[in-house]
Amino acid sequence: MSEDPTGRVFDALADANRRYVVQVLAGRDTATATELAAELPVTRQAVAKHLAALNEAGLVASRREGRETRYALTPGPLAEAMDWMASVGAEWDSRLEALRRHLRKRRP
Amino acid sequence: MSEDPTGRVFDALADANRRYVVQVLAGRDTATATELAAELPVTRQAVAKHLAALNEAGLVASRREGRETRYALTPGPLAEAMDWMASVGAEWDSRLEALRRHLRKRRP
DNA sequence: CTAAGGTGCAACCGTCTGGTTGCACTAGTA
DNA sequence: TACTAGTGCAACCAGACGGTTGCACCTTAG
Repeated sequence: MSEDPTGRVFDALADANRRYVVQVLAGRDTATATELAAELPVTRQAVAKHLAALNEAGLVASRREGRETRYALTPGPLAEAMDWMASVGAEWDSRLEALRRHLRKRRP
Repeated sequence: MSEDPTGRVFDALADANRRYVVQVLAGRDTATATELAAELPVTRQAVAKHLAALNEAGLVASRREGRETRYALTPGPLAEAMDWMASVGAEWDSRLEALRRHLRKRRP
């Protein structure tokens, strides 16, 4: 995968726990790994790994604050991924529309 | 992952080859595994596996036509995934907006 | 009928991944 | 200073994943 921003975002969002973390972060704006681990059926370290993955995808930013590290959402890449889907969807839609016009022309 | 529609879509879209297949399908509306394999650096069987994954994610539909199986896009689930991202993004945006209002109130 | 194109299935392989445990380190606190 | 909460790092494991090869099974063209 390496140098593939869009791919990393989709990959990050492919995991249910990771998506849950993103959701929580979206409604709470900041959280630590241990806080998140408390609401998930996995270890703190597992959550830390997930946060690292989200961070590598650019979806999350970490900031050390005293003895705890707080994580916050960075929804920029999310918009990029949405752009990809939107463009694919748009192209498909336009093709569908063209087909529709074609059929209408052949059988008015 | 099992019973997780959104997760399956994101997982399907996480692979670059798979995204390429989706792109091609969006601009060509139908293709076979061998056709797609011709434009990719992998074997036909690998493409077949990718198509199976896309099919399981509901992004693609297969239809046997004589001795070849043609695949076509089914962008419904794509919209679902976009909805997920949009909702998360919206929540984040609203929180950001609330913060903005708060700051404006404190320092008019 | 026979040959060739197109699929599908199964086995196999190296690598990545999600998860765990254990331990060491840093920063507040009594 | 001694204690405790919160991290980070490393090793390890089972399973999934992307990819390949080999082969058997239709379907169409000569």
